[in-house]
Amino acid sequence: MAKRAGGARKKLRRGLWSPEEDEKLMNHIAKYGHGCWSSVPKLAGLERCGKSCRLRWINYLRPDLKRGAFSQEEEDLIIHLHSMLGNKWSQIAAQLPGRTDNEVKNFWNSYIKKKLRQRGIDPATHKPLAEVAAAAAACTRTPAVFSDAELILSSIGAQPPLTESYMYYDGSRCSTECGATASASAGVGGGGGCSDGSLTSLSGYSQATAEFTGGYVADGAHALLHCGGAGPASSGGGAPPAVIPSVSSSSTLNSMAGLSPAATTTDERYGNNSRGSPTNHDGHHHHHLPWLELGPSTAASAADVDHYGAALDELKWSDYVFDGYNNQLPPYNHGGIQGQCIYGDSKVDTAVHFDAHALGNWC
DNA sequence: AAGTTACCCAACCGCCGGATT
DNA sequence: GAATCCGGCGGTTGGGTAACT
Repeated sequence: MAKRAGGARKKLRRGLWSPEEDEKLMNHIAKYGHGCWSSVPKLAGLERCGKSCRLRWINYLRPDLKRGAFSQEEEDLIIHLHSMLGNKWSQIAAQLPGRTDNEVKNFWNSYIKKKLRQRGIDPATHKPLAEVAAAAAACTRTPAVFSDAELILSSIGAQPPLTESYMYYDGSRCSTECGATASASAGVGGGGGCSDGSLTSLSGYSQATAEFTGGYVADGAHALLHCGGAGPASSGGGAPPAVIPSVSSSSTLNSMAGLSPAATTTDERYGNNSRGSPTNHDGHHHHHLPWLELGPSTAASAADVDHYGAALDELKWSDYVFDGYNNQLPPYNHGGIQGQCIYGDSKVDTAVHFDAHALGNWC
C-alpha cells in the first residue's frame, strides 16, 4: 500500500481512550468538523492515528449514538437484514438509527448467533442446521472443511432442528400473529405457511452479490415474516417478492418499525447495563414490525434496497446534527436520554467538558 | 477468598475501492 | 496508467469483568 510521507514518526498512542483524549477529539470536531481524518489528530492535539480518531468518533463519541441494549425490534430487524445482506454490518447498521456497525456486529456475534444456533438455525445461512449439514455432506469438498452447522450438529448430536426454531420468532411470539395454524405448519419438512422455504427465502437474497435469486424465495420470506398459514405465502410460488419495505428513508423505516432516531429510550428488558445480556427475551413480545406485515404489493427489489441505502446516506448527517444532537447528549452526560458514563461511575466526576454548543456548527 | 472460565465490547488490523496527483 | 492518499469495511484480538468452581 501507499507509504506515508514523513520521516521519523511519533509513536502513536493505542488502546483505550482517556477522557482527556475524548474531550480533545469532541471539542475539535465540534468546532471544525472532522474534515480530513488524517489531520484530525494533529489539529486536535492527539497522539493517535486519524483512523483511530475516526473510529472513536463513529463508534463512541458521535452525539446521536443510541447505546444501551438492543430492543426486540432492532434484534428482529438485524436478523432479517442479515438474512438478506449477510455480514454487511455497515448496511445493516444503517437501518438502525444510533447503532454502529461495530455494535451490530458485536451483538450478532455475541448474542444473536448463539440464539439462532440454539434454535437450530445456522446463523450463516439462516437455514436449519440439519438442512445445511445435509447439503454440505451431499456436496464434494475438502474433508477438513466443516460448516458451522456441521460443527454445531456434531457437538450436539444430529438432532433435528426445533420445529419452532425454524422461525426467527419463537412459538409464543409467532402465535401472537399467526395463531395455531402457523405453529402447526412451521415444521422443517412440512407444508403450509411457515414451512419449508421460509428461511431459504431470506437467504435467497444473495449474501455475496445482493441479488435476488428467485420469486419463490421471496415468497417464502413473506411466509416467514407473516407466519401466516394461508394466503400467497402458503402456496410457495408466484407472488412477487416481499422482502424489504418499499421505503426510501431511514425515518420512514424507523417509523414503520416503531423506531425513531429520537426514540432513544432504553429497552428495559435488557436493563441499562450495556453489558447486560438480553437473557429474557421471551418475557415481552413487542413483536411489532409493521413493515413485516406488508403484502406483496409493497415488494421491493434490490434496486430499492440500493435506493434506500442511498437515501439513508443523505439523511445520515442531518440526522446526526438535528435529531441526534438535539435529542441526545454525549455519553459523559448522565442527563442524556441514554445517559451513560462511558468511564464508569467512579469517573463520573472526571472533569470532561466539551464544547457542546459548538457541536451544532460542525456541519 | 482465590483462581478459573466465559463473555462482552472497544479497538486494532489488513484489505479494498475511490479520489487525487 | 501508476503511485499515493484516504475513508470505509469486516474480521479479529485482547482487556476487563461477571459468573462459576
